Amino acid sequence: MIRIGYAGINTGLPTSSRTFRLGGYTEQRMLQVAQANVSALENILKWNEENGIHLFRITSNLIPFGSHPVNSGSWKQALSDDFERIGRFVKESGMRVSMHPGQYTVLNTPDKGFFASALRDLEYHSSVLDLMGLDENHKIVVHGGGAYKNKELYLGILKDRIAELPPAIRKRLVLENDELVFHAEDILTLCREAGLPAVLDVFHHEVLPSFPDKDIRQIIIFFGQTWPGARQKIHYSDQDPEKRRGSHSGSVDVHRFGKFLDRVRDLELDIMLEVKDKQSSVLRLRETFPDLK
DNA sequence: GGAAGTCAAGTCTCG
DNA sequence: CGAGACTTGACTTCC
Repeated sequence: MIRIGYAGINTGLPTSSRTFRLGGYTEQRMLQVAQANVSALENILKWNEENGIHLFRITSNLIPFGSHPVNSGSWKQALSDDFERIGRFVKESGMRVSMHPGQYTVLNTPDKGFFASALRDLEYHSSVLDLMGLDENHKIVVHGGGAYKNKELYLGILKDRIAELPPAIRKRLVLENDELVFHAEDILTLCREAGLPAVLDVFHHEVLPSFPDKDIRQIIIFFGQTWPGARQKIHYSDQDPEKRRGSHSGSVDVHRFGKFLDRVRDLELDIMLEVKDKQSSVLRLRETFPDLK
C-alpha cells in the first residue's frame, strides 16, 4: 500500500508558519503567534483527515524562533494542552507526521557553536513531537551536512555526532540524501552503520546519482531495509523547468509519477511530495491513481 | 494593493 | 578571501 502526503502548508487554508522579525521579538508576541500557528496546524490536520490524507510534514516555523536563544521555551508549558489534544487526534486518525529542519541545521559542522545551534534545533523539533505524545514513527528528517573537502572524514564525524545525540532525538532521527554532497549510497551506508532509517529523496537521487548499476526500485528496497518493523518513507518531486537544477517543481507531473508508481506499487511506502502546490498534487494523484491512499 | 526586497541560520561556488 | 547563491514562505517596505 502506498500513502502520499504533503509538506508544511496547505495552500487553501490559513498558514501555520506565521512569524515576525527577530528585532520585534517579545515573549508575548512569540506566544501569540505560536498559539495561532498551532491552531492553524490543527485545522490543517482536520482538513487532511476529512480528505483522507494521513501523511503530513509539520512546518519548522510552527513556533517563531523555536530554536533561537532568544526564545525562553515558555511555549511548551503554554501550549501543552493544545499539543496533547492535536497529538491525540493524530493518533486516533492513524496519521503520521514528521518534521524537517532546514539547510542551516548541520550535524557534522566543525564549528562548535554551529553544532550547538544544530542540537538546539533538533531539541526544538523533538519537543514538538514529544508534546504531542507521538512515538518514534513520527520522524525528524535531516540531511548529512557538509563535506568540507573531505567527505569520508566528515561522514565519520557525522556518525560520531549521531551516536552522541540524546536518545530522545536519535530515536526520531532519519537521514536523507541531498543533491550536492551526500548521495543515496553515502546515506544508506552511513545509516546502516549508525542504525538509523534512511529516506531516499528520489529527485535528489536523479540530480546527484549513485548506485550506477541499480534502478530506482532496487534502491528503494535497499533503503527499506533500514526501516525494520516500520513503514518506509521516501520523498518525491520533479525538476522545476524554469529554475536551477535541483529546484522543486510547482506540482507533480502525473504521467511521470505514474511511471514511477508502476515500479513500486506493490511496496509499503509513505511518499512525501515536495512540490509547491502541496495538497493539490496529493488530491490530483489520488484521483488519477485510485489505489493510492 | 501589488511588487520588490528582507529575513535566524551554514555551506558551497564563483570571481 | 569576500560576495552571492541556494531555499522558503511570510513579512515589510516601497511605490
